[in-house]
Amino acid sequence: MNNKQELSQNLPWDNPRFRNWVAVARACHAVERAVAAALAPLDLKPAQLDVLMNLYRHPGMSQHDLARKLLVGRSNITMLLPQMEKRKLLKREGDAKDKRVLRLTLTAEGEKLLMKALKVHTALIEKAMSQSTPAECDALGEQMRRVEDVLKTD
Amino acid sequence: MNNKQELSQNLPWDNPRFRNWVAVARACHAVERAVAAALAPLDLKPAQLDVLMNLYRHPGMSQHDLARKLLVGRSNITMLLPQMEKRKLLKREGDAKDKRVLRLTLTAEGEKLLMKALKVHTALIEKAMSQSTPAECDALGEQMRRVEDVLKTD
DNA sequence: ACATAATAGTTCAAAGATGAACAATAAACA
DNA sequence: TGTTTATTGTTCATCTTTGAACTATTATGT
Repeated sequence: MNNKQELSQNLPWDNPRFRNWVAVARACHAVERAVAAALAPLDLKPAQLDVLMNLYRHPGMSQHDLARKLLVGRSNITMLLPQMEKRKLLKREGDAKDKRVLRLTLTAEGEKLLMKALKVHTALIEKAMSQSTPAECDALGEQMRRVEDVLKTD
Repeated sequence: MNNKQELSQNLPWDNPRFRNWVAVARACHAVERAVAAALAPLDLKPAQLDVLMNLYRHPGMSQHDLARKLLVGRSNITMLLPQMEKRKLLKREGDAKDKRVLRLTLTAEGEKLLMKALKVHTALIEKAMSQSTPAECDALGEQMRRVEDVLKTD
Protein backbone atom coordinates (compact mmCIF):
# COMPACT_ATOMS: atom_id res chain seq x y z
CA MET A 1 0.00 0.00 0.00
CA ASN A 2 1.55 3.26 -1.02
CA ASN A 3 1.93 6.03 1.47
CA LYS A 4 0.03 8.70 -0.43
CA GLN A 5 -2.98 6.42 -0.66
CA GLU A 6 -2.87 5.70 3.03
CA LEU A 7 -2.72 9.37 3.86
CA SER A 8 -5.59 10.37 1.68
CA GLN A 9 -7.85 7.89 3.42
CA ASN A 10 -7.37 9.88 6.59
CA LEU A 11 -7.44 13.33 5.10
CA PRO A 12 -10.13 15.51 6.59
CA TRP A 13 -11.51 17.09 3.43
CA ASP A 14 -13.89 14.20 2.95
CA ASN A 15 -14.87 14.34 6.59
CA PRO A 16 -18.28 16.04 6.67
CA ARG A 17 -17.74 17.59 10.08
CA PHE A 18 -14.46 19.08 8.99
CA ARG A 19 -15.70 20.31 5.63
CA ASN A 20 -18.78 21.88 7.11
CA TRP A 21 -16.90 23.57 9.90
CA VAL A 22 -14.57 25.11 7.35
CA ALA A 23 -17.67 26.65 5.76
CA VAL A 24 -18.66 28.06 9.15
CA ALA A 25 -15.25 29.60 9.69
CA ARG A 26 -15.18 31.13 6.22
CA ALA A 27 -18.67 32.60 6.49
CA CYS A 28 -17.85 33.99 9.90
CA HIS A 29 -14.70 35.62 8.64
CA ALA A 30 -16.57 37.11 5.68
CA VAL A 31 -19.32 38.52 7.88
CA GLU A 32 -16.82 40.00 10.31
CA ARG A 33 -15.09 41.83 7.50
CA ALA A 34 -18.39 43.11 6.15
CA VAL A 35 -19.41 44.31 9.61
CA ALA A 36 -16.11 46.13 10.05
CA ALA A 37 -16.62 47.90 6.73
CA ALA A 38 -20.21 48.79 7.56
CA LEU A 39 -19.26 50.23 10.96
CA ALA A 40 -16.35 52.29 9.67
CA PRO A 41 -18.53 55.35 8.86
CA LEU A 42 -19.51 55.47 12.55
CA ASP A 43 -15.84 55.35 13.55
CA LEU A 44 -16.56 52.19 15.49
CA LYS A 45 -14.65 48.91 15.47
CA PRO A 46 -16.45 45.59 15.86
CA ALA A 47 -14.70 45.07 19.19
CA GLN A 48 -16.03 48.41 20.39
CA LEU A 49 -19.55 47.52 19.31
CA ASP A 50 -19.27 44.30 21.28
CA VAL A 51 -18.40 46.36 24.34
CA LEU A 52 -21.36 48.68 23.86
CA MET A 53 -23.75 45.77 23.35
CA ASN A 54 -22.61 43.96 26.47
CA LEU A 55 -22.73 47.06 28.64
CA TYR A 56 -26.20 47.85 27.40
CA ARG A 57 -27.47 44.44 28.40
CA HIS A 58 -25.43 44.13 31.59
CA PRO A 59 -24.88 47.56 33.11
CA GLY A 60 -22.38 47.59 35.96
CA MET A 61 -20.25 44.78 34.60
CA SER A 62 -16.64 44.63 35.72
CA GLN A 63 -13.83 44.63 33.18
CA HIS A 64 -13.09 41.04 34.04
CA ASP A 65 -16.67 39.98 33.35
CA LEU A 66 -16.60 41.86 30.09
CA ALA A 67 -13.39 40.17 29.00
CA ARG A 68 -14.87 36.76 29.67
CA LYS A 69 -18.05 37.59 27.78
CA LEU A 70 -16.05 38.74 24.79
CA LEU A 71 -13.63 35.82 24.97
CA VAL A 72 -10.60 38.10 25.06
CA GLY A 73 -7.84 38.82 27.56
CA ARG A 74 -8.21 41.38 30.32
CA SER A 75 -5.41 43.50 28.95
CA ASN A 76 -7.37 43.84 25.75
CA ILE A 77 -10.18 45.49 27.67
CA THR A 78 -7.73 47.76 29.44
CA MET A 79 -6.42 48.95 26.08
CA LEU A 80 -9.89 49.32 24.61
CA LEU A 81 -11.83 51.23 27.26
CA PRO A 82 -9.85 54.44 27.82
CA GLN A 83 -10.43 55.63 24.25
CA MET A 84 -14.12 54.91 24.59
CA GLU A 85 -14.23 56.66 27.92
CA LYS A 86 -12.55 59.72 26.40
CA ARG A 87 -15.19 59.63 23.69
CA LYS A 88 -17.80 59.72 26.49
CA LEU A 89 -19.34 56.46 25.39
CA LEU A 90 -19.07 54.86 28.82
CA LYS A 91 -18.14 55.47 32.45
CA ARG A 92 -15.80 53.53 34.72
CA GLU A 93 -16.55 53.82 38.42
CA GLY A 94 -14.82 52.07 41.28
CA ASP A 95 -16.92 49.54 43.17
CA ALA A 96 -17.62 50.57 46.75
CA LYS A 97 -17.37 47.08 48.22
CA ASP A 98 -14.37 45.80 46.28
CA LYS A 99 -11.80 48.43 45.51
CA ARG A 100 -10.21 46.28 42.82
CA VAL A 101 -13.12 46.28 40.40
CA LEU A 102 -14.33 48.99 38.07
CA ARG A 103 -18.03 49.06 37.23
CA LEU A 104 -18.85 49.89 33.63
CA THR A 105 -21.93 51.69 32.37
CA LEU A 106 -22.91 53.32 29.08
CA THR A 107 -23.48 57.04 28.85
CA ALA A 108 -26.48 58.45 27.01
CA GLU A 109 -24.14 59.20 24.13
CA GLY A 110 -22.90 55.62 24.21
CA GLU A 111 -26.44 54.32 23.97
CA LYS A 112 -27.18 56.63 21.10
CA LEU A 113 -24.19 55.44 19.11
CA LEU A 114 -25.05 51.85 19.97
CA MET A 115 -28.52 52.28 18.49
CA LYS A 116 -27.11 53.67 15.28
CA ALA A 117 -24.54 50.89 15.07
CA LEU A 118 -27.13 48.23 15.76
CA LYS A 119 -29.20 49.37 12.81
CA VAL A 120 -26.23 48.92 10.50
CA HIS A 121 -25.15 45.67 12.09
CA THR A 122 -28.61 44.14 12.12
CA ALA A 123 -29.18 45.02 8.48
CA LEU A 124 -26.04 43.14 7.55
CA ILE A 125 -26.92 40.09 9.62
CA GLU A 126 -30.42 40.12 8.15
CA LYS A 127 -28.88 40.06 4.72
CA ALA A 128 -26.47 37.27 5.59
CA MET A 129 -29.20 35.12 7.15
CA SER A 130 -31.88 35.89 4.60
CA GLN A 131 -30.95 32.70 2.82
CA SER A 132 -32.26 30.38 5.50
CA THR A 133 -35.75 29.69 6.80
CA PRO A 134 -36.64 30.60 10.39
CA ALA A 135 -36.46 26.93 11.32
CA GLU A 136 -33.02 26.51 9.77
CA CYS A 137 -31.89 29.68 11.47
CA ASP A 138 -32.98 28.48 14.90
CA ALA A 139 -31.43 25.08 14.35
CA LEU A 140 -28.21 26.85 13.46
CA GLY A 141 -28.24 28.86 16.67
CA GLU A 142 -28.95 25.77 18.74
CA GLN A 143 -26.04 23.92 17.21
CA MET A 144 -23.65 26.78 17.75
CA ARG A 145 -24.61 27.17 21.38
CA ARG A 146 -23.96 23.46 21.83
CA VAL A 147 -20.56 23.85 20.18
CA GLU A 148 -19.60 26.49 22.68
CA ASP A 149 -20.78 24.27 25.53
CA VAL A 150 -18.87 21.25 24.25
CA LEU A 151 -15.65 23.24 24.10
CA LYS A 152 -16.01 24.38 27.67
CA THR A 153 -15.98 20.77 28.92
CA ASP A 154 -12.27 20.02 28.79
CA MET B 1 -44.95 56.55 24.05
CA ASN B 2 -41.68 56.69 25.93
CA ASN B 3 -38.46 56.53 24.06
CA LYS B 4 -36.99 53.54 25.84
CA GLN B 5 -40.05 51.50 24.96
CA GLU B 6 -39.86 52.51 21.35
CA LEU B 7 -36.22 51.56 21.17
CA SER B 8 -36.67 48.18 22.73
CA GLN B 9 -39.21 47.23 20.12
CA ASN B 10 -36.51 47.55 17.52
CA LEU B 11 -33.68 46.04 19.49
CA PRO B 12 -32.09 43.10 17.78
CA TRP B 13 -31.77 40.74 20.70
CA ASP B 14 -35.24 39.40 20.09
CA ASN B 15 -34.53 39.11 16.39
CA PRO B 16 -33.93 35.39 15.77
CA ARG B 17 -31.52 35.97 12.92
CA PHE B 18 -29.44 38.33 15.01
CA ARG B 19 -29.46 36.18 18.12
CA ASN B 20 -28.53 33.07 16.23
CA TRP B 21 -25.77 34.74 14.32
CA VAL B 22 -24.27 35.93 17.57
CA ALA B 23 -24.11 32.29 18.59
CA VAL B 24 -22.28 31.49 15.36
CA ALA B 25 -19.75 34.22 15.92
CA ARG B 26 -19.14 33.19 19.51
CA ALA B 27 -18.71 29.52 18.68
CA CYS B 28 -16.38 30.40 15.85
CA HIS B 29 -14.25 32.55 18.10
CA ALA B 30 -14.11 29.83 20.73
CA VAL B 31 -13.08 27.19 18.22
CA GLU B 32 -10.40 29.43 16.74
CA ARG B 33 -8.88 29.98 20.15
CA ALA B 34 -8.96 26.27 20.90
CA VAL B 35 -7.32 25.49 17.57
CA ALA B 36 -4.58 28.03 18.24
CA ALA B 37 -3.88 26.43 21.61
CA ALA B 38 -3.88 22.94 20.14
CA LEU B 39 -1.46 23.90 17.37
CA ALA B 40 0.96 25.74 19.65
CA PRO B 41 2.99 22.59 20.47
CA LEU B 42 3.71 22.23 16.73
CA ASP B 43 4.88 25.86 16.62
CA LEU B 44 2.21 26.55 14.04
CA LYS B 45 -0.29 29.38 13.92
CA PRO B 46 -3.80 28.87 12.52
CA ALA B 47 -2.99 31.21 9.66
CA GLN B 48 0.03 29.09 8.80
CA LEU B 49 -2.05 25.93 8.86
CA ASP B 50 -4.47 27.56 6.47
CA VAL B 51 -1.58 28.22 4.12
CA LEU B 52 -0.38 24.62 4.31
CA MET B 53 -3.87 23.27 3.70
CA ASN B 54 -4.46 25.42 0.68
CA LEU B 55 -1.09 24.67 -0.87
CA TYR B 56 -1.62 20.97 -0.33
CA ARG B 57 -4.90 21.06 -2.22
CA HIS B 58 -3.83 23.58 -4.85
CA PRO B 59 -0.10 23.22 -5.51
CA GLY B 60 1.34 25.98 -7.65
CA MET B 61 -1.01 28.66 -6.38
CA SER B 62 0.12 32.27 -6.63
CA GLN B 63 0.26 34.48 -3.57
CA HIS B 64 -2.65 36.47 -4.91
CA ASP B 65 -4.78 33.34 -5.26
CA LEU B 66 -3.83 32.29 -1.77
CA ALA B 67 -4.77 35.65 -0.30
CA ARG B 68 -8.19 35.47 -1.92
CA LYS B 69 -8.77 31.93 -0.69
CA LEU B 70 -7.88 32.95 2.85
CA LEU B 71 -9.88 36.18 2.72
CA VAL B 72 -6.88 38.29 3.70
CA GLY B 73 -4.85 41.01 2.04
CA ARG B 74 -1.88 40.28 -0.19
CA SER B 75 0.50 42.01 2.18
CA ASN B 76 -0.53 39.57 4.85
CA ILE B 77 0.70 36.72 2.67
CA THR B 78 3.93 38.57 1.96
CA MET B 79 4.56 38.86 5.69
CA LEU B 80 3.60 35.25 6.37
CA LEU B 81 5.48 33.25 3.77
CA PRO B 82 9.14 34.16 4.28
CA GLN B 83 9.22 32.63 7.77
CA MET B 84 7.61 29.47 6.45
CA GLU B 85 10.04 29.35 3.56
CA LYS B 86 12.96 29.69 5.97
CA ARG B 87 11.49 26.80 7.92
CA LYS B 88 11.54 24.79 4.67
CA LEU B 89 7.80 24.21 4.76
CA LEU B 90 7.23 25.55 1.26
CA LYS B 91 8.96 26.82 -1.87
CA ARG B 92 8.36 30.00 -3.83
CA GLU B 93 9.36 29.79 -7.49
CA GLY B 94 8.93 32.44 -10.14
CA ASP B 95 6.48 31.59 -12.87
CA ALA B 96 8.17 31.19 -16.26
CA LYS B 97 5.35 32.74 -18.27
CA ASP B 98 4.50 35.64 -15.96
CA LYS B 99 7.46 37.07 -14.13
CA ARG B 100 5.22 38.83 -11.64
CA VAL B 101 3.80 35.76 -9.98
CA LEU B 102 5.42 33.37 -7.53
CA ARG B 103 4.23 29.77 -7.59
CA LEU B 104 3.88 28.16 -4.18
CA THR B 105 4.38 24.50 -3.37
CA LEU B 106 4.80 22.52 -0.18
CA THR B 107 8.04 20.74 0.59
CA ALA B 108 8.06 17.18 1.90
CA GLU B 109 8.68 18.64 5.32
CA GLY B 110 5.73 20.97 4.90
CA GLU B 111 3.47 18.07 4.05
CA LYS B 112 4.70 16.13 7.04
CA LEU B 113 3.95 18.99 9.41
CA LEU B 114 0.58 19.50 7.73
CA MET B 115 -0.38 15.89 8.41
CA LYS B 116 0.54 16.20 12.07
CA ALA B 117 -1.36 19.47 12.36
CA LEU B 118 -4.41 18.05 10.60
CA LYS B 119 -4.65 15.25 13.16
CA VAL B 120 -4.79 17.78 15.96
CA HIS B 121 -7.11 20.13 14.12
CA THR B 122 -9.50 17.42 12.98
CA ALA B 123 -9.73 15.99 16.47
CA LEU B 124 -10.80 19.37 17.77
CA ILE B 125 -13.39 19.91 15.05
CA GLU B 126 -14.72 16.41 15.62
CA LYS B 127 -15.17 17.27 19.27
CA ALA B 128 -16.85 20.57 18.50
CA MET B 129 -19.24 19.03 15.98
CA SER B 130 -19.91 15.84 17.93
CA GLN B 131 -23.05 17.47 19.29
CA SER B 132 -24.92 17.48 15.99
CA THR B 133 -26.25 14.69 13.81
CA PRO B 134 -24.79 14.17 10.33
CA ALA B 135 -27.93 15.72 8.84
CA GLU B 136 -27.69 18.78 11.07
CA CYS B 137 -24.03 19.07 10.26
CA ASP B 138 -24.63 19.03 6.52
CA ALA B 139 -27.47 21.53 6.81
CA LEU B 140 -25.11 23.77 8.75
CA GLY B 141 -22.49 23.60 6.03
CA GLU B 142 -25.07 24.34 3.35
CA GLN B 143 -26.31 27.41 5.18
CA MET B 144 -22.85 28.77 5.73
CA ARG B 145 -21.89 28.36 2.11
CA ARG B 146 -25.03 30.27 1.18
CA VAL B 147 -24.10 33.02 3.65
CA GLU B 148 -20.77 33.46 1.93
CA ASP B 149 -22.50 33.61 -1.45
CA VAL B 150 -25.05 36.15 -0.29
CA LEU B 151 -22.32 38.45 0.99
CA LYS B 152 -20.52 38.36 -2.32
CA THR B 153 -23.59 39.80 -4.07
CA ASP B 154 -23.29 43.45 -3.11
C1' DA C 1 -4.11 37.99 63.57
C1' DC C 2 -0.93 36.60 60.12
C1' DA C 3 0.84 34.52 56.19
C1' DT C 4 -0.41 32.71 51.80
C1' DA C 5 -3.02 32.44 47.82
C1' DA C 6 -6.27 34.36 44.57
C1' DT C 7 -8.27 38.18 41.93
C1' DA C 8 -8.87 42.93 39.28
C1' DG C 9 -6.76 45.86 36.60
C1' DT C 10 -2.48 47.91 34.34
C1' DT C 11 1.86 48.12 31.79
C1' DC C 12 4.85 46.79 28.31
C1' DA C 13 7.15 44.51 24.63
C1' DA C 14 6.42 41.38 20.89
C1' DA C 15 3.68 39.62 17.13
C1' DG C 16 -0.15 40.00 13.63
C1' DA C 17 -3.13 42.29 10.52
C1' DT C 18 -4.23 46.08 7.55
C1' DG C 19 -4.24 49.29 3.70
C1' DA C 20 -1.92 52.83 1.02
C1' DA C 21 1.94 53.77 -1.84
C1' DC C 22 5.35 51.72 -4.75
C1' DA C 23 8.22 48.86 -8.50
C1' DA C 24 8.13 45.47 -11.92
C1' DT C 25 5.67 43.19 -15.27
C1' DA C 26 1.83 42.11 -18.37
C1' DA C 27 -2.51 43.32 -20.99
C1' DA C 28 -5.39 46.27 -23.66
C1' DC C 29 -5.93 49.08 -27.25
C1' DA C 30 -5.27 53.04 -30.33
C1' DT D 1 4.38 49.83 -32.16
C1' DG D 2 3.73 52.77 -28.19
C1' DT D 3 0.93 54.36 -24.49
C1' DT D 4 -2.20 53.57 -20.96
C1' DT D 5 -4.23 50.56 -17.65
C1' DA D 6 -4.22 46.38 -14.61
C1' DT D 7 -2.03 43.08 -11.88
C1' DT D 8 1.53 40.91 -8.71
C1' DG D 9 4.15 41.20 -4.95
C1' DT D 10 6.72 44.22 -1.49
C1' DT D 11 7.43 47.86 1.87
C1' DC D 12 6.11 50.61 5.50
C1' DA D 13 3.57 53.00 9.09
C1' DT D 14 -0.26 52.13 12.01
C1' DC D 15 -3.40 49.79 14.75
C1' DT D 16 -4.84 45.41 17.46
C1' DT D 17 -4.12 41.64 20.12
C1' DT D 18 -1.69 38.98 23.27
C1' DG D 19 0.50 37.14 27.44
C1' DA D 20 3.77 37.76 31.14
C1' DA D 21 5.15 40.56 34.91
C1' DC D 22 3.57 43.86 38.16
C1' DT D 23 0.59 46.52 41.90
C1' DA D 24 -3.22 46.78 44.79
C1' DT D 25 -6.79 44.58 47.02
C1' DT D 26 -9.49 40.70 48.91
C1' DA D 27 -10.02 35.66 50.44
C1' DT D 28 -8.37 31.64 52.61
C1' DG D 29 -6.38 28.85 56.06
C1' DT D 30 -3.77 28.08 60.20
